[in-house]
Amino acid sequence: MRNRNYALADQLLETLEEQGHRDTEPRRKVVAAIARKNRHFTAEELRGELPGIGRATVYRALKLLVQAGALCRVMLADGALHYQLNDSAHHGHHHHLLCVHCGESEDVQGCDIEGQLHSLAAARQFQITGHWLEVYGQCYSCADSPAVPA
Amino acid sequence: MRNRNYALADQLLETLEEQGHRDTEPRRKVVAAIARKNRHFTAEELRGELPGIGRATVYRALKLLVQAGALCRVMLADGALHYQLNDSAHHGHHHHLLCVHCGESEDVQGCDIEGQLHSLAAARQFQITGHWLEVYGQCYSCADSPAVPA
DNA sequence: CATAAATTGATACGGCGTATCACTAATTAG
DNA sequence: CTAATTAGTGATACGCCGTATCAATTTATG
Repeated sequence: MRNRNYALADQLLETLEEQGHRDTEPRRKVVAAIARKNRHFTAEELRGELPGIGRATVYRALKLLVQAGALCRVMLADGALHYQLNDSAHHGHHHHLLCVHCGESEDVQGCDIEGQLHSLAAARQFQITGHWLEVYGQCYSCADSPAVPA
Repeated sequence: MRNRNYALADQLLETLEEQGHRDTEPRRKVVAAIARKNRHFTAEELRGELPGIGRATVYRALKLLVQAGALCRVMLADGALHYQLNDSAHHGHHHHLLCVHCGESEDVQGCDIEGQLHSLAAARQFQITGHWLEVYGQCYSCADSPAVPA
């Protein structure tokens, strides 16, 4: 696990370097903290775990990682913006099933939502350029827990 | 048109009264301004059209109208929160095709997105409690205009 | 090592929504 | 109609969140 985290942190740094960004001490700490995450998190939450690192630095790193495709931004049911490590197998466009109970996130890929949107749009002569989809609910492990309104 | 707007404003007020809220002078001005809108708008934009009315009052009215189902909150591609008058025929759950060029919004109802999500979720034993979907693009009238990234 | 370029972080700012609270307007009871 | 009650108002201030600025620092390069 520790190994996985180190490897993941290195991979994130490498991603940044591939984009032409430097390997700096503060950035290492930020990506290390991100690599430790096993669920989605907010920028402020992350910052709280990085005392001594400037707020702007944390936000900048998040932005770069989102641009690089290593992080996803996810919108929670209450409107809060969270970040989510991108499964390396799903770097392309995908959606999430977000468990409102435990924060688990399952990637959704290959379902035909896009296809359906496009045929709908074609029928109305509407040219889709993008979309945003979040799905909230309870994952298998949390199914017995009391429901939380989405 | 003026008539339509007046009628719409009255209808909005009536909706509020049905929910047990009072018919006050500031509220009349707020709903009148909303009724004049023919596209989605932000809270601050609305406030700008209502000098002399307190900020809190505008925000409170918006919240009440959303709760009453007369307004929808829509998330734009850039993350900005806008409000959108609800077509009276589509008071139930629906989505929007938002034109990023002219701001036109078409309601989407009766397509099988929900069904698809549910079968997907069933396959993964994920219990959906809610979802959020926005679709961005260009409407028919704006199809010739230069594309805007979503 | 010297130089150029990117990064950092303190600070301040700005947008946006909400809590507070004294005051006012609308409703209800008598 | 008036008094009492209740809801609503709006000025102010606060809080969260993200970003612009900019001097100081660090990193990469010749």
